[in-house]
Amino acid sequence: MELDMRKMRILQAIIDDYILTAAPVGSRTVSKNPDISLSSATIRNVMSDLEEMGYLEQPHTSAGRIPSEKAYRLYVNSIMQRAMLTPGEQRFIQDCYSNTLNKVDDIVRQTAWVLSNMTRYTSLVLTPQMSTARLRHIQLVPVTEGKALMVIVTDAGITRDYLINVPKDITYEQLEKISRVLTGRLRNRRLDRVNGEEIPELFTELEAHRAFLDGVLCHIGSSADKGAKLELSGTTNMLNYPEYSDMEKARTFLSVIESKDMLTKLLTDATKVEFSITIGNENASEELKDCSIVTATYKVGGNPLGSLGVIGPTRMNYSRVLAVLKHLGGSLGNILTNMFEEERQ
Amino acid sequence: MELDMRKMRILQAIIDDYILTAAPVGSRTVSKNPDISLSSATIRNVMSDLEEMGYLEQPHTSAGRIPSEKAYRLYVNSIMQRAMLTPGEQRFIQDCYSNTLNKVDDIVRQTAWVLSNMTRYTSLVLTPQMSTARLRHIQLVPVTEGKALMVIVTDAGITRDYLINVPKDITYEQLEKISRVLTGRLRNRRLDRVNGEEIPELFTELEAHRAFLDGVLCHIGSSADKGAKLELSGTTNMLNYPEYSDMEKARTFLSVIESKDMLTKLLTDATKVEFSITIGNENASEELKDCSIVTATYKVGGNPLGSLGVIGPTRMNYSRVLAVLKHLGGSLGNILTNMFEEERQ
DNA sequence: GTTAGCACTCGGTGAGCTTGAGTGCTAACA
DNA sequence: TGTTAGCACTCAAGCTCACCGAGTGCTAAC
Repeated sequence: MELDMRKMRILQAIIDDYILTAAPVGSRTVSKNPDISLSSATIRNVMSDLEEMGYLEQPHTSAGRIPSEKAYRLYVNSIMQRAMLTPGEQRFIQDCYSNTLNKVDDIVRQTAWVLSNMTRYTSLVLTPQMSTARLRHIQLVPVTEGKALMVIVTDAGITRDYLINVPKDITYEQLEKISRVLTGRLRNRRLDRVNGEEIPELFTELEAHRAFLDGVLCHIGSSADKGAKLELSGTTNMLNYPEYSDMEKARTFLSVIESKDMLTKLLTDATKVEFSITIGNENASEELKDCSIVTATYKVGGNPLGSLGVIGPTRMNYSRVLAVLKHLGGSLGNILTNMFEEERQ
Repeated sequence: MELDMRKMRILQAIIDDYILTAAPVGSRTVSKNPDISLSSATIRNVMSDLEEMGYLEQPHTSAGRIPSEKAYRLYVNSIMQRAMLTPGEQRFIQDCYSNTLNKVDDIVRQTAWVLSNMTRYTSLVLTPQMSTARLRHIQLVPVTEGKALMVIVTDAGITRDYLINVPKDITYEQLEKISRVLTGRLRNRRLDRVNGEEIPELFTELEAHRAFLDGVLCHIGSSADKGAKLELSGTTNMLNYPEYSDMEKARTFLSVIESKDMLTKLLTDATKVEFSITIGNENASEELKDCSIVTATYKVGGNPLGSLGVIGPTRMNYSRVLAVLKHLGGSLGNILTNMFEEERQ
């Protein structure tokens, strides 16, 4: 059987309606659609065909039909019409980035808030990735006897800090000297390429402190991958959708959300492609099998350094979500880029 | 009417049972309790009295009775028997603090996890307070042209950092000098007592940088109160209790949890008293009116610097929660104290 | 003061009924 | 051959109603 234009149009009408109402769509409803001037009987024949082809499903005989995951896939690939944000919405996004935000983490948090607010789904925003970032500065700050805070600054202006052990008798001046040497030797090196072996000069220069330097270098190296933090917002938005009025479903969803691990990994992987849409069972994990996840990357200084996305029911307003993600990803990237661009010129 | 010993015993039996089952308790159920050898008819008379006195409520005529908030208040004040943790549980807590945790924030996060796990409620742990802490070290780290990271270290070993604006042409050496002077002049000063007026030497010594020093000092001062972060765990635990099987209730609860503001304030206030129990309508906020909150403080080096607590249904196992809080608060305090005690000696 | 007995109350459950949205099929029409 | 009207059929949802049982209050006897 062939999927001709007419079938497509009808399928689109069904999906559009279902996304809006969450209720199975019947033939009469579709026949009332002004874009489609066919009687309900004809629609029924087409719907029967679409069901046979696997695009529609029937919860039970006397109910309307709902789109299958295959239908959503077709929808996002070929049928869906790309939505645009209204000028008002675009201004709203602008206004949300006030000037009082000057820390990367704050900007990311604000982005998550805007995203969940504009989509009414749960939003996920990953902080810029560290692994491909280059070191700009390392500073050891004394904390207590035997402990120091190692502050790492990357070329994208991202900072991270780690508490490390240092010899008890080390002085502030020594820490300062070590900071200088480390910064001098490791500057512009990629974070994930930091390890002791390659930098013999470092050890000759800091022979006296060799004992704990290994630990320091190791920390820097490992900060590369554990650096990306996930910011969530609108976790309770999901409870407003009828899909989650079943307590068991709501619980599963919130559990996935609560332990951020899986989502962090998902978003990290998503940094590789500009946009990604994962529908229901396309998700690797069982718990997400009736969710869809849409992600986009944002670029800092031209490089995709992080991603943002939303997670919601498979019956998601993909069109709008993509529009919001595109715009917001752009804004986030611009702000982060501007924040540090003088440096890059 | 008098609340004699017998009434108390019966009330205790009812509350204990209700905490366990969440189902209204009938006279027959109580009469089967081995501690109470009275017929159900007698129990009924007593229950009728207790209801008249406001300790019991009846959802409807033909149901058993449930404890009122007044009853819970009496229960926690006078009736309840303090539970103890089993040696196994105490060991479990020990084991949870492995040595790989060395940052204050990580330890706090782990504490929240243990707390929600052992109580099955939602746990709240506040990071140590900054306001009464004294400054030990300030370090400005260059980030990009025009931006620097200000790292603050307190005497309790707590660190915080803030991105600040600096003149574009400032050098690393100058930042280092400023860090030294600031540390020298502000050392041992309470964080909430930092402001420019009082320290004229600071300005004479750093005359050249006066322009942006105001901003720096202001940041330090304000870090005093916004320093305390709230760590949550087990937010979805609540969904397991029949009290929250009503979607509307669950949503309200999760909304309160999601915007941490209110809870942060509650826990901050709770730092003033060693233990606090707030039952239902005793809570200031409408949204928490069918929750109970139990908190305890933890001490670092003898000073109560933070608090931890759980939030759950008014039908809470207060006895166990208090036992866990007491033990865990002690452990947390000890670990934080040990972490920095060498310094204090 | 305590207990047994009894009538009464009321939420919960499940059977039986109606309603209405929706389908599939068939026959007629353009 | 595609489209449509008509009709019988299906099935979830909602509604009523009777029944069950846990629990109460009251009274009279111990």
